[in-house]
Amino acid sequence: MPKDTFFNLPEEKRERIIDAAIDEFAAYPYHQARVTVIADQAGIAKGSFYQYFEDKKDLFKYLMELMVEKKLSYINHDMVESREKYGFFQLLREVYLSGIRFAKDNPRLVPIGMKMASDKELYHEIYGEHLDKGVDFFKQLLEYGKGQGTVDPAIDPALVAKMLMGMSYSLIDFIMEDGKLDFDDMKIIDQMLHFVENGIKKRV
Amino acid sequence: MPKDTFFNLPEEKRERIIDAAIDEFAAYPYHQARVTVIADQAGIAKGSFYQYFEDKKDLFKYLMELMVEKKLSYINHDMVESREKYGFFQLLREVYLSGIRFAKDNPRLVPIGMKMASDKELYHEIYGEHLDKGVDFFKQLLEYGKGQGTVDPAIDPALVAKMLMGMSYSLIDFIMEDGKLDFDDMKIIDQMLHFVENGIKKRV
Amino acid sequence: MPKDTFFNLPEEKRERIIDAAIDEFAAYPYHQARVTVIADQAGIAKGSFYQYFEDKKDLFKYLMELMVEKKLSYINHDMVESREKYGFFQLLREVYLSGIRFAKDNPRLVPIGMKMASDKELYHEIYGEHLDKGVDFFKQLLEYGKGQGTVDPAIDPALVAKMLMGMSYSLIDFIMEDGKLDFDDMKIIDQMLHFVENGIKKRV
Amino acid sequence: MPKDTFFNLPEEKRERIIDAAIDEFAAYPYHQARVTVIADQAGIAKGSFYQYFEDKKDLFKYLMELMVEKKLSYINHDMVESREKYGFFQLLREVYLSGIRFAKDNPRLVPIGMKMASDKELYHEIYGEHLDKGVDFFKQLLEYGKGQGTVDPAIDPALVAKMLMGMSYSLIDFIMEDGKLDFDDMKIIDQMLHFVENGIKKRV
DNA sequence: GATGAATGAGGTTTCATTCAT
DNA sequence: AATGAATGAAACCTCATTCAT
Repeated sequence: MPKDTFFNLPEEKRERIIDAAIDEFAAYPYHQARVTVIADQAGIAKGSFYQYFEDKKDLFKYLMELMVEKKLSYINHDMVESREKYGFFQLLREVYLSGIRFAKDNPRLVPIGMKMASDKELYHEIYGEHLDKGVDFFKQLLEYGKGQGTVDPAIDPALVAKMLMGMSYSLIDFIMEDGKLDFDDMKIIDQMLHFVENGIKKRV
Repeated sequence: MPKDTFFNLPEEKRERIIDAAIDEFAAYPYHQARVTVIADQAGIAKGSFYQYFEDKKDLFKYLMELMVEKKLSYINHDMVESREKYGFFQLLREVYLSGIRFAKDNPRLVPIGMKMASDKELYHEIYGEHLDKGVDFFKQLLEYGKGQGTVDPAIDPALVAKMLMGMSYSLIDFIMEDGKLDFDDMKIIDQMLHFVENGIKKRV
Repeated sequence: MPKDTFFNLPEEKRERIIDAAIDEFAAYPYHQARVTVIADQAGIAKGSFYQYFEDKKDLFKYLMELMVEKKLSYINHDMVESREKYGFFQLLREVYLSGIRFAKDNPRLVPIGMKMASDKELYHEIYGEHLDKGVDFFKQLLEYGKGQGTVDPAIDPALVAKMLMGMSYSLIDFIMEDGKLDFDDMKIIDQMLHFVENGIKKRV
Repeated sequence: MPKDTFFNLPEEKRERIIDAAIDEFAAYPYHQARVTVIADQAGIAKGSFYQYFEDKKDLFKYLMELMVEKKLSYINHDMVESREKYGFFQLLREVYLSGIRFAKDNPRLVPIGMKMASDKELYHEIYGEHLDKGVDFFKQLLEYGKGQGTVDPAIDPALVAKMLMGMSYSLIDFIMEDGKLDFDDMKIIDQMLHFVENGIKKRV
């Protein structure tokens, strides 16, 4: 958690810092990212940095929090909370869609999340022994779908959750590629869901 | 490319070096991995390291090459070369299966590949502007499947290839998790293919 | 010397500051002691600190003064002022006893004095080229004893004064050790004086 | 413990480093002493320092060891080992004398020892919970003197040992003062012993 | 007078790479 | 070819002190 001094800062400055941090952490893996560069880019003294944050990790954790918070804000909470009104695939579609919307609005956050997801060492350093929350979420959703009767009861939720998670990253990666940003989301999502829902085999 | 001196080394020594390198790069992200540790663990002088390799990146690139080579060796070449004899899903199954076999036989290589895949900075540093070879492979396979008439012609091969790739990583990750190593591969593969082939929707 | 602002402070606040300072300087050697901690612990702003004191050294000097003043207050002034009424060893006993009383009443001040005494660099930084006042005091006392005829005229006052000073520190250290605080002072003092007395008293 | 690289160094260089270290640690308390200065003064790169020593503390510990070793070498070992041939006061005299000889030959080491002795924090950091070895030595010597019948059985060895230790420091301090270095040691020692002897010897 | 943010010099330590033997 | 010492840039972090309100 950043120190109070950070939160007492004028918003404009706080944003400059967060902005600089995002740029640096997006460009380099955690251990390569340099506090000096962040401070310089934010236009603050190196010493000031340490009046705002405990240390580099403190800032990074905070960034993660911001990211999670922001990401959650993209989810249609009405849907999540009263999910019994929706079918499993509707929910899944919403989840993926919110992911895309988030990624499009916050393209610089995406690489940070990606790096985080693949650096287990770091992940544990930051979140302790927590499981991967994302996978967990999908697992629960699948169990729910099974209960609902829309998901094949024979599938292994652990495995499929992992797949859904992996696909989610792939999806984001796909739309992030240059020139694809203005693609029609609906088309992509629908292709993907079609893929998930029915498989890709040509039916006769 | 390692220098000639490296290839003139007695095989035993060469292996010790590669082994040490794998251990280090498996344990730490590229920039965290230390040349010193590799040299120490391989039982060679730090100076010698630079007589064998241009620099750290040179070794890493070589490791990647070895890995790709080894990974390819797991693929049933007969199948690939005369693919016209097989259906698309048979081929896909073989690809995934070879991935699993490779991962099980070379568990220490897996994390290196994972890290590599998610560090684009590094990827480009190493491979220049090359596309992702893995995704490319799946794309071609899909095109082939389309031509063969087994794959829905409406799908976007770029997107689906990305999905298949992501799922491949997820799959490896799944079987690498503790306690899952002695799982029956066939079961997993089949679940996954079932997923891909038919989707996960419960059919009535 | 602290600035006027310091002395204009309400006593309660002044005490809080001094208290915090004592804690910090007792716990860490001068250069390790942190202004920040003192300010925090005293509940004042860091900026305020510099409105009260020129700098860290200024506070420390002042602390030393307070300490000396307090220490002197433990000496039986009647004895010192009309010392002709007392024998040398009575006076010495009183000096040591006052030292013990002071130490027991102000245990947190003791380590500060100790540190100070052994850090010549610091001592000179603070007191300039002044001699050690304590040693000086003992020297004068010894001269007096000689004049009085109770102290062996053959001894070198400079040397013995140094010894007496050293023993004084050792004595304090001894009674400060855990569990010794409630020891019977008289016994210790008497043992010690017995030791000193036999050592330097004039024999007939 | 310094690393092997340090011991593999040519003696001349090793000495330059130790010399520089002694100078720095003699001039400043441990936490004020700067690795940079030591490296500069020794004419080595800062990086090299860390090839020789684990860190600053490592060097300091080593210095302490050297000091103890050197100090011990000044003691007449014949006397210590067959102490039954000597009287307590003869032994004590020898101990003090060796202390003086050591101090005179190694004046730069003296302040280091002094600082160490008075910085308990540091002492524990380096020696763990060990008691003060010096005081302990005197205590044993006193017990021995009691057994021998030369030391007053009524004295408290713990207290007197502390005194003897304190006096030892005072003594060294005394002869170290400018202009006193060429003083006649014997005279000082004898004065001091006379002082001690009359203080604690067993009376008949 | 009080506040607390801002500063930046300086400290320790790491590590890829070069150099001398 | 092999060694391992030497190097120095660069990283993180601390803290006394100044500054602006």
